[in-house]
Order: sequence, then structure tokens, then C-alpha cells
Amino acid sequence: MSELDDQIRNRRAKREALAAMGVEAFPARAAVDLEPAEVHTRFGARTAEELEAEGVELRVAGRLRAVRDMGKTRFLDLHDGRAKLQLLVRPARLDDASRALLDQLDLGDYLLSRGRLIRSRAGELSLDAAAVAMLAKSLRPMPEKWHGLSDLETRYRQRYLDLVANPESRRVFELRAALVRGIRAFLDARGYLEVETPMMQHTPGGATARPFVTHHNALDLDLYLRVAPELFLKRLLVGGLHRVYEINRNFRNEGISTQHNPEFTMLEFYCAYGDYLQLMDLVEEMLGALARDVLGGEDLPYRGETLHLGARPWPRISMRGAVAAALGVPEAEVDSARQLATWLERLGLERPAALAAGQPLGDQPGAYGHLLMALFEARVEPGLVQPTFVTDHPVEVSPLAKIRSDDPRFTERFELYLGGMEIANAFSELNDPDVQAERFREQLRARAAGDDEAHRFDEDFVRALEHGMPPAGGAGIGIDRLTMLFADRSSIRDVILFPLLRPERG
RNA sequence: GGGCCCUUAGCUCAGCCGGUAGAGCUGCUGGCUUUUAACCAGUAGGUCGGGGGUUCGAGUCCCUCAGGGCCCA
Repeated sequence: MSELDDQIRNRRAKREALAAMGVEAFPARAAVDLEPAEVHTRFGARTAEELEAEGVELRVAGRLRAVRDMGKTRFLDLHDGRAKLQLLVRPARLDDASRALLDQLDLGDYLLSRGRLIRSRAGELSLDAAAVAMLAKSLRPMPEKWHGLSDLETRYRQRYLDLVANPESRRVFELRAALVRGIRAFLDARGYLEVETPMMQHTPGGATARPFVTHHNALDLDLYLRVAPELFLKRLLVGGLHRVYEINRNFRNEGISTQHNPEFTMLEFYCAYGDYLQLMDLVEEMLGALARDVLGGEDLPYRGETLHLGARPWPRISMRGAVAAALGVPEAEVDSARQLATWLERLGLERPAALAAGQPLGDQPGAYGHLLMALFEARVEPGLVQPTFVTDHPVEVSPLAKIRSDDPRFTERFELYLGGMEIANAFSELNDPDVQAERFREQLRARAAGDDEAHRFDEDFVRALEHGMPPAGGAGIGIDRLTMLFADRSSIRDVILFPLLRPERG
């Protein structure tokens, strides 16, 4: 018999013993006054004398995480995930049912105890137990109390154990919730309306990415999980909802890495009569406000460095200028696709997916933008640790953004980089339906040439634009990566409660 | 996609040059006047990730598969 079987058997035997005593191992109801953290909040400042004078009687519930048996006295630690409250149990003073229960306890059980609040001889706020009751039996052993649970795979697969054993893991998700709350407060205060748009779409759009496919049986219809909400949010601009935002899941059928999970959470927000310049100011303001509200300051410790969000305005560099600087050449030498193709080969970088193999990269239509982007991602992006806006993305990689009036090769767009990661992406929204239709046609040509991440032609979206969309700025911010920065985590799996993993045992 | 690393008791980890698989916590038994990683004594617990190979002999060396991690692209 394995030890695991042995321990489970012991626990199940105790459950049977409880049943024989007429005690339900999983009762339907629990009359709980407070959880341990609340007890500390409300009574943590009381002295022993004050507690004795007040005679506070409470029913407290929690998970049993430790037992210290001194013989005549036992100390039981009840945890609620935030704090523990110690029960002081003297078996001789319990009622018969409670005393009998003591022999059937295991670490991990949920218990309810009634008693008076006291301070122990060591000064710890404790519940002097008059009665103890089972709320839920734990039938499997808990991770070790001192070292906790460190096996990464188990922490991801059985996140509930990670949350019980590792308080800092719980704090990451509390921080994540605080960020989302802070974003809502920030946008709500500025008149933005929170909306929800389809996750299941006929024509996936709004981002350069491969979608997941699913099927609607009753309609016998293939549908795509969305890669972005963008095209629907802009339809709402057409509908007169001039400030909208959505915080929700996107799904992209791509590889998994420390920065990519196939499903992830994005904030997208759109502001009629705004443009990408105003959005840069707004994003600076939003992230600064979040840092102050959530972390209490604008310096973020991240992977051994400190990100200075307070040093505003953040540097703004054009993508073309950034690539030229990284290559150590004047901007005039990154002006043609052939120049960039030469650099790409010299640096041994992979061919952009949008460009065809087997023919010179520099001579292909639309090659310039894809090559510039590839060089940027390889040579510039990883070094952008402090907050930096990269602007003016090439038109070929920005099919939904407005072209710059002074240089038609580039768009009114920016991405915010922080900690070497892309955190935000925004642009002045293309609202000319004829130009949008032409951009979609260019994407179709790329798709036909083999780029399966290229956008599809969304006729209904173009029709919406034909009705008139106000000029607008729109931005997307990745919530998962933002949480990584704020929580100082290097893997996206640490900020997603249940990250995608391969199935167990193959 | 490529390279490197990891997988030993429920948990956290040792295991040297190939020679009978270990510790702490957890569990179980007992002791103990209010302890807090309680303590003390005793005790149980192993398909060394799966499969194959080399060898007199494999946790250890080789191949392969699975899962996980890191780096590169």
C-alpha cells in the first residue's frame, strides 16, 4: 500500500468514525460569526483584561492547518487564507461531542469553534474553545506547512493547493483584482461605459492572430473565438456610445511562453474625438494612478530593476528611429525594404510570416513594414525596460489605424513597452470605410500568399463605418502582463489562476 | 521549431566513482501544566515519471516516450 493510500485511508476511517457518532462530515449549514482575519481586525487591539471584561463569545470557522498538542491543552490553528486564529482547546472542558471529535481531526479539515476570545499566556489572541464542530472533512493530505508547495507543475495544475499553501500566490491574485478594479474606477470616472461584445464571432478580427474554431450545432455553423473585441467596440462608436471599454478574454491560437497564454485578458477602450496622442497621456495617467492606488508609489520593482512610472512624460520614439538607433545607422538607412532585408539576413533573423519564402524579401509588396517590425521586435523590444512609447508603426502591420498625414508609410499608432514587454497598443482609429476596405483587401492578398495570421475582410464592419464613425482613439492593455509588472512575476502563468497546460499523464 | 535542465515517500529535499534507497515535515502509537516550524520517544510509508538497453549488478550510464522549467528562434 502506498503512503498516499495509507493517509487517505486514515482520513476516510475518521470520516466513518464520525458517521458512527452521528456526526455529518459535510454538514449543509454553518453558523459562522467571523473568520480569523475579521477577528483580528475587530479584536486584535484588545488586551487580555479588556477581552476578559467584555466576554466576547464568537463562532469562528476556518481550515485546520496546525495542531500543537500539549497534553492537557491543544492549540489548533484555523486559517482563512489571510490570517489564522488559534483555538485553545482543553479537552476536559469540552462537551462530549466536541471531545470525541478531537480524535477524528486531520490537517485540512474545515472546523467551526464556539468560544470566548482571550489572550494566551504567550499573548496571542485566541479562542478559548467551548465547542468544536466539523464543517468539511479533508480526505487528502495537505502540502507541508513549512516549505509550502513549490513544485511549479502542481501549483499550476492544483492551484487550490498553491493558494492554501502559499500566501504570496494569493496576494498576486488579490493584486490583479485591485488592478482591474482600479481600471474600472479610472474609466468610469471619465464617463466610459463598460460593455460586453461577442466572444464567438463569424469573422474573427481586430488583431493579427490565428483564432480558435468552434461549432454551433443547432445552426450547423462554425464560429471563431475572438482574438480581439476591437471591431465590435468600434461598431458601438458608430452607434453613438462615444466612450466604451471592455475587460474580457481574448483567445489566440499560438504557442505558450512566459508571456503568452492562449486565453488572456485585455482591456480595450475607445474615446470618440480622441487620437493616439491624447491616449498616450491617458495611458500614462492611468498606469501612474494604478501604481499609486495599488502599490502606494510609482516605482515598480521588476526582475531586479526599478521601473519609474513617475518620470513623465515617458520617452516617445518612432519605430523607424528606434530600429535605426539599435542598428547604429542614420534613419535614412532604414528607409527601404531592401536595406532592411539585408539587415535581417545579416542578423540571422527569421523571415516574417507575412512574406513569402523563396523570393527576395526586399522586393515583395508590403515588405517594408513587416521587415521593420521584425527588426524592431528582435533588436529593440527586449531592451525597453523603462516605460517607453514606440510610435508610428508601418501601415502594413497596422490595418486598422489611420495613416499619418505627413508620411503615408506610417500610422498614428503607439505601443507602450515596460519591462521588455508590450503592455499597450493604441492608435487613431481608421474610420474611412473605403480606406478600411482597401486595407482589408491587402490583408486578403497577404492571406492568399500564405500569411494565416492576416486579417479577414469584415464586410459588416465596413458597412458600419459607411454609416459614419466619429474620429476616435482606441487602446488595448494586457491585464495579465500588467499584473506581471505590478506583482514582479516573470511568468504569465503566475498571474493566471489556471494557465493552460498539457493534460496530465500521456 | 532548436538547445539545455528537472522528475526519488503525501509535501520539501539528500543520495559521491554503478554495489542492500535516506532525512525533515505529514501519518500512526505513546508521553507532555498555555504552545506557535511546540517538544520527546517509537513506528509506518518507495513502480526512484513510463518503456527499452548496457552491465555480474542501474535511482546513478545510454536510448526513447511523457510531463514540467529555462534559454534561443
